[in-house]
Amino acid sequence: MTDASGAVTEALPEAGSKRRQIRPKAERRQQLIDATIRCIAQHGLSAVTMQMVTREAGLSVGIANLHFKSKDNLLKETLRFVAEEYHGGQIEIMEGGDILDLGERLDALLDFQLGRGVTQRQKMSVWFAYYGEAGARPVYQKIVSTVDRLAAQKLEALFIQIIREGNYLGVDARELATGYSALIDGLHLGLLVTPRELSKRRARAVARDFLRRAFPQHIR
Amino acid sequence: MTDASGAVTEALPEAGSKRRQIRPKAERRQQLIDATIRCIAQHGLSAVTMQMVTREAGLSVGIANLHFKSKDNLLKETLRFVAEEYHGGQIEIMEGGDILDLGERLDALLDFQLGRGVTQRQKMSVWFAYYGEAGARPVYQKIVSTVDRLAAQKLEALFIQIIREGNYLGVDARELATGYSALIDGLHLGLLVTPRELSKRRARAVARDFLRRAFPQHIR
DNA sequence: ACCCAGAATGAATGAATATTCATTCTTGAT
DNA sequence: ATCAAGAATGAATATTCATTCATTCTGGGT
Repeated sequence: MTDASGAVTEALPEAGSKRRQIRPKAERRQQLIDATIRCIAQHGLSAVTMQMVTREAGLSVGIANLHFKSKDNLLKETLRFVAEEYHGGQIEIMEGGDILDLGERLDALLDFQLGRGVTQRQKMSVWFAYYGEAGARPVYQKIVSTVDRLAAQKLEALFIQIIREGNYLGVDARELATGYSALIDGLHLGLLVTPRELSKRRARAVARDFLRRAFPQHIR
Repeated sequence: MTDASGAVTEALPEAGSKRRQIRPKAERRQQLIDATIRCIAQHGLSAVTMQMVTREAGLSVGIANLHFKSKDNLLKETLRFVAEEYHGGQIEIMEGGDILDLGERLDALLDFQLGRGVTQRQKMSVWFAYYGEAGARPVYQKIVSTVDRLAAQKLEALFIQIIREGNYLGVDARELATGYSALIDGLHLGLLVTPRELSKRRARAVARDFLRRAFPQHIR
C-alpha cells in the first residue's frame, strides 16, 4: 500500500502490526495452544472463551476453528500438549543414559518436578484445571492416564534399580513409586493453592526427605 | 384444585409432585448446595448451569437467586461447605478426646481421609474442580487456605505429641505434616483421575507405609 | 374464615459466546 | 505480471445462560 506521495505506509512487522501473516499450520497450532495455556492460567478453564484465546494469540476469531475444529478440541489438544511436555521431561530424565549415578538421577528428577519449568504457576494452573474436570470428562482422564502410566512404569523401574543397588530390604518399588508420585502431585497442589504456606524450597525439602527415608545411601 | 367432578386432583407429595412447598431458608440453601455438588461431580464445574442445579434440586430457576444472590455466590458457598465438611471432620478426629491412644488416632485420621465418606467420587470431583480454578480465583484460594491452615496446625500438633511419645529422633513435625498432607491430596487425585491404576485399598496402604516409616512404634 | 408476609415460580430479557462463511489477502509457482 | 491455493479475517447468526420480577401460592396468626 502507498499513500498519495507514494511512500510505503506498511506498518512494521512487530508491535501493533495489522499486517496479515501467513504461517504454516503447525506454527499456528502451537501459537494457539500457548495462548490457551496463558488464558487458562490467568482466567481459569471455565472462563476461557475463543475470543480471549485468539486475542491473546494476536489472531482473529475464525482461525481457531480453522486449525482446531472446535473449542472442545482446542482444549483437548492443549491438555495433551501439557501432559506430554511434563511426562516427556520426566521420562527423558529417568531413561537418561547421560546420568549414570542413580542417586544423581533421582536428584535430577526432583529438580525437574519441583524446579522452575514445571512449577510455574501457569503450568500448574492448567494441570489442575484439567484434573478438576477429569471427574466428569472421560476424554481428559484418558489423555492423562495414558501418559501417566508410562511415567509410573519408568519410575518403578528406576526404584527397582536403586533398591537392588542399595540392597534395601522390605521396600516395595511399586508402592513407593505410587507414594512418591502422589507426594509430588500433592506438593504441586500446595504450591498452587496455598503458596503462602508452602514455599518452593520447602516443597523440595519435603520431597527430598521422602526419598532419603526410602533410599538413605543414595540421597544426601 | 378440583376437576369437573369435584375430586381432588392434587398429586402425591412425593414423586412428580408439583405442589409448591414452602420450607425454611436454611433447608433450601442446603438443598441447593447438595444439588450443586452432584451437578459439579457429574458435569464438571465449567458445565454447571443454574437451570441444571435447580432442576436437580427439584426447584424453579428463580429460587437460587433468592437464597444465594448469584451463581458465583452459590458456587462459593458450595466450596465453603465442602471445605468445612472435610477439614472439620479431620480436626474433630485430631482433637478427639475419645481416642486416647495416639497410634489409633492416626489410624482414625487415615480412615477418614481415605475412607468411604471422603473419597466418594462426588466429593473428590468437587474438591479438585475448585482447586483447578483456584489459580485464577483468589476467593477460592482464601476459603481453602483458611480451613487448610487450621487443619495443618492440628496435624503438626498431633505429630509433635507422637514424636515426643516415641522419642523419634531427627524428625521434623512440620515437614512431616506437610508431606503427609500432600501425600493424601496426591492420592485423592490419583483416585479421581486414574482409578484404574490406583485402588482405594492401595492408596490406604501407601499412606500407611508413609506413617509407618516415620512412626514405626505407633503404626502396625 | 380470613389475611398477608414472604416463599416460590417461570416466562421474559439481555448479555455473552461458539461457530459459520463470504470475503480479503498473501505467497509461491509459472 | 498473473494466478491459484489456501490462510486469515471478522461481521453475522443462532444458541445458551444468568438474572429479573410480576404473579401465584402457602401456612401461620388472628
